[in-house]
Amino acid sequence: MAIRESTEQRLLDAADDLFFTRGIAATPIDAVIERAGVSAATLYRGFPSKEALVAAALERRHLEWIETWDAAIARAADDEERALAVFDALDDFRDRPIGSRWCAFLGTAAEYGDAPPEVAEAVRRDSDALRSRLRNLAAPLVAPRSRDDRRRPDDGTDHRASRLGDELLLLVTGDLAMRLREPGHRTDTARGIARVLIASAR
Amino acid sequence: MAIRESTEQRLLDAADDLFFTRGIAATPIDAVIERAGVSAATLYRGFPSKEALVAAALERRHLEWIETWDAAIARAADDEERALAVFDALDDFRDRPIGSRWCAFLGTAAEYGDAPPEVAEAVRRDSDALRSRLRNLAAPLVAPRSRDDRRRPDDGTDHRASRLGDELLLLVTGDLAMRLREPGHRTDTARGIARVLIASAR
DNA sequence: GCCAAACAAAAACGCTCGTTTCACTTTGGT
DNA sequence: ACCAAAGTGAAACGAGCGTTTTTGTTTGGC
Repeated sequence: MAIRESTEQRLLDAADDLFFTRGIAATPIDAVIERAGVSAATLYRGFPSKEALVAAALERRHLEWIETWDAAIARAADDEERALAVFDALDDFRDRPIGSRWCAFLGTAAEYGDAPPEVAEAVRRDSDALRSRLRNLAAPLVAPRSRDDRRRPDDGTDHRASRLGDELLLLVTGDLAMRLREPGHRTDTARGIARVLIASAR
Repeated sequence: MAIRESTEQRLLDAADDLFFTRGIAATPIDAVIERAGVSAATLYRGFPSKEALVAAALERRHLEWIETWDAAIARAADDEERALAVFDALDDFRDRPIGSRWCAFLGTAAEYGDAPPEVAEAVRRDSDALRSRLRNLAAPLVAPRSRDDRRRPDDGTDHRASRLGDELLLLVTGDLAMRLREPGHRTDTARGIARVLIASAR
């Protein structure tokens, strides 16, 4: 009742590429099967349903995205560049061989009016990770707390850091969604805005 | 071979509400028919296909959006508020009785891997209008041209205005797409960023 | 080299969808 | 009151989808 790992990878490669460039509903399971060079019986021995395959492809994509992002952060020299590294990661991720027109997670959220629980969970996990990581990256960039702020309960992150983090999240989300308006959209605009925000938050 | 206007409106109401909240592919034509209280034969006498109905609903929604936006601009007191009025319009449009989870045009672009020409045209028209209007609203907000800039060919809009306009477009797009991450997302964050950008462009 | 597990190929099932057709009824302007 | 245009209701179509089943064939560890 199992599936070989190489087969699973080929299925996930095909699913990722097809679902997130052509759309999930627009991609019949047969297209995935053909691309992966696998029979239908094998797919359904590895994944109980199409939705489960979607969820698994999202899961793997999330891990690869975090890897790409971490690598970009590691290349950065200072705190500001580390926060801006998310845009480098967006560039890197866009240029991968396995592509998608825009963000697979936003795309999936957009397709499902109400998503099946496995899929909704995968999308939510990506959003949460994005937000909390951006808030952490923003923390060293905000001016130290005033005496007033210091009296507030300390919940781990400064509210000024979480605000800057949420602003960065909106920029990242906007940059991704802009790819729907113009397919060749680059990260320059979002990166420029981020620089202004960081400068004015210091 | 025609259709009564009241019937057309009921069909467009149903199509708008269902397509753009549940998703186009997820909404069978029968659901539109039932919601509109109309028979299938009538729908297909008014619209040659489901795609044509989608395009017509987008077209009407575009006009209503421009109306809402113009009304918000008219309420504004100065140039800065006129540029920020797009966020008021986003709030107003969101609270309409006929709703959508996020932007109907981005949602449609996201659903169709490659959209049929009528639909692609409607989406592109909305994006173009958004961009050109935002650039025009940004024009009075940028500092007057330097002597260097004055020597460049005058194509109607200052490149600094079009840059600010494009930044506003990214903010609007980001605000809309953020609704996919958290359904209750409000325009405060995008509006705040816009204020910072306007201040630093002056 | 054996044998169970993994796989291929293809057909079939049941369901849903977009669209058309048909026979009939309602509407509204003159 | 009449009649063409507009609309109903239901049935039927053909196609495509996700999934299962069946019959064999290949693979890889002991």
